[in-house]
Amino acid sequence: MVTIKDLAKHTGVSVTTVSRALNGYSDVNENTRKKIMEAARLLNYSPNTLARSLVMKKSKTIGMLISGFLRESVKDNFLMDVMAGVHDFAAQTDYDIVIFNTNSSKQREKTYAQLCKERQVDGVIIQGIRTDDPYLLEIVEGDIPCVLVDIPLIGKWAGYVSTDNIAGASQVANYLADQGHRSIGMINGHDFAFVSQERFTGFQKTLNKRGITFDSSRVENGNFSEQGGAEAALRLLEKDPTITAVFCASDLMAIGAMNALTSKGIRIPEDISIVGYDDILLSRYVRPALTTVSQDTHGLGSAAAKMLINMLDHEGQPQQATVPHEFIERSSSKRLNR
Amino acid sequence: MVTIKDLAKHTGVSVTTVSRALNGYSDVNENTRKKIMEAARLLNYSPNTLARSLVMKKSKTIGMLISGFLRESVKDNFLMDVMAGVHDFAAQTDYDIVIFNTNSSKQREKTYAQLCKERQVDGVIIQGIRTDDPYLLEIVEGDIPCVLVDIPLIGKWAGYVSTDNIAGASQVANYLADQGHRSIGMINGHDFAFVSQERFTGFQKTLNKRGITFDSSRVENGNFSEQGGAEAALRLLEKDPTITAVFCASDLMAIGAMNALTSKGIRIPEDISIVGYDDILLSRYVRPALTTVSQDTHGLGSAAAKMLINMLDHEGQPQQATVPHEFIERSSSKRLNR
DNA sequence: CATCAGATCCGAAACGTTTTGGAGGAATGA
DNA sequence: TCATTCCTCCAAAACGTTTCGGATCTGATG
Repeated sequence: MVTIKDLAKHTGVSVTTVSRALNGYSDVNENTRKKIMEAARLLNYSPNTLARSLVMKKSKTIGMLISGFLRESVKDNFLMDVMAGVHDFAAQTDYDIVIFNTNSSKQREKTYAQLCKERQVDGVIIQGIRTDDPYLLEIVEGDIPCVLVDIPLIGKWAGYVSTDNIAGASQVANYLADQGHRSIGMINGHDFAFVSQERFTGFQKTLNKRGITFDSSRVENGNFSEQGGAEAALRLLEKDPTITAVFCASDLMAIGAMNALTSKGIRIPEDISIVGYDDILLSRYVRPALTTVSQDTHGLGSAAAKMLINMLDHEGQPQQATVPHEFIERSSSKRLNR
Repeated sequence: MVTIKDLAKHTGVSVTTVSRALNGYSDVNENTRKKIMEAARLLNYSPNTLARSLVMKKSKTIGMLISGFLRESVKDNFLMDVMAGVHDFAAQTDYDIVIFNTNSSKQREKTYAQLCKERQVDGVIIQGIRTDDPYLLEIVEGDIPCVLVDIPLIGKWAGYVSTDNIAGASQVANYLADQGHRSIGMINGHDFAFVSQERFTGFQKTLNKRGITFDSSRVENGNFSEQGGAEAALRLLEKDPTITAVFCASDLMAIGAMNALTSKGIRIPEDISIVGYDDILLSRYVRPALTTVSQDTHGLGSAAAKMLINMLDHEGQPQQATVPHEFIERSSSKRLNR
């Protein structure tokens, strides 16, 4: 490996001068600089980032903590979309991304904070973490700049990006009410996801405002999985067979619910309207195409990256950012005719 | 930040001893070791990987070069699936993954090899790169251990994983021939993808063996995109309206082709049979569901990671690995009745 | 007693950078 | 002439680890 010392020897100047020449300082003669550049090109030199990071105490690296990066989660484009967004923004900067394995199966029991310290990441983007994760607080209250995706926490070094889940759910509620539905159920994720809490809140408030009875007794959890959605749909129907519409807190659960209901001989949307959330790729292709709330997932990722890098490079304060969402009516829901 | 020196000061031993204690060497008394461990826990010490990597010349990091990690590529689960596979395998080891931004839009014009040297990755996994990429050879012939996905090149430090594309395409050819098709077209990716070359070869050879005329004049390139597939399908049909079956080198192109043909009033599979390749998530949900060749994409990724890490940890030779594929008949193809 | 072996510890160098605090010389101004 | 300023350069320290080559001490062996 060719180091800065080799360049120094090769050009007959000191290591200091080489470093300063390469980094564009003004106190080096143009001729020597040229000579150094030339040597660098000749010897195919590239600086050792590790050594640089060590002394500069900046690694120009941002970490991505993703708990659910498993075989399963691929179906759900959400995570991937966010990652792509982060990546696309980072690509315009000089930051690289390292993915953290926080697989529980791993023997090494390390906290997120430890991982970050060890790898010396400058900041970290966190997504898909449960609100009851013991390490969540550790990192939010820690001293590593971080941006949370869909977890509304702000700390001294922690900001977050999300969509307005309350508004989104509220729009769904208004839509269903407008369509004449009165007996409505909901399939939620789990109790430890902020989005679940918010979507429930927004949905309930608006329905109640519209004079429609709705409370947590009309909610079943589907754990954000297709299978879970299917089971929740059946439970919901068993509890109250008069239901004419179901709002699902994720598209994947909605798809599971649709399949379960269809195989029970229930027609969608004629008998029951289904509305999802996320607008994953599948929802456009599934039959009937899923009515849902679209989020700018890619934007969520790039907004997170933008906020984090702004915090790092310009000492910006941690903030909160909201990316837009949009209600999309497709064919899995319709006006109730009774 | 608490360093190894702090531990040394705190416990009254030398830095050397602390290091050796922490790393499990035998020449340190059990009592001192305990004392050191205790102090480490107390001060919440975690080692600085950067410093360690610098002296050890091993970063315990593998790089992932992905050229097409863009908004678009998300639709195509392929890339993501492979990534997940790599990640899942790496998660069981002590390697972390860093994603390399090789976005061309980037001002910093660096070659892959440079990126690898700078970040001091121990090895690298490469996918989605075109065979005419000028930097491909640089890295294959370089001295950084690497594993290529779907690019059959072997070098001193380079191995690869792929599926048997020739066999897969051959299966499709036999299937179509068995179904009575005689006038067959193909939509390929582009000329600079090995998989395209192989799939064409396998397809042509087998068709010819079965006495069916097929050559490159019956092939249109769709550039692996949905839009490209649609356009290619129309070109194909224009050239030869008697075509009864089209083999697409990727599902995404197949879906594009189906849409284009359908909107021309052509029924699938009644008028034309369509067969794809990859078995992306969508192909199951699209109507009619796509007949295709399924690849164990996740396995492709984890096989790549396994091979690379084996090369790194056990000085294994670069090899070639093939993961299984499977022909899957769905409803976009049928027996020809004439 | 001298020698040896084993257990336990440590100083200092090394890894490849950046940065601090100057040094030496030439040009300029008084 | 001397002092000042500018330009160009450099030696050495620092970053946080690991590791090489001993050093010191205790007991045991002959």
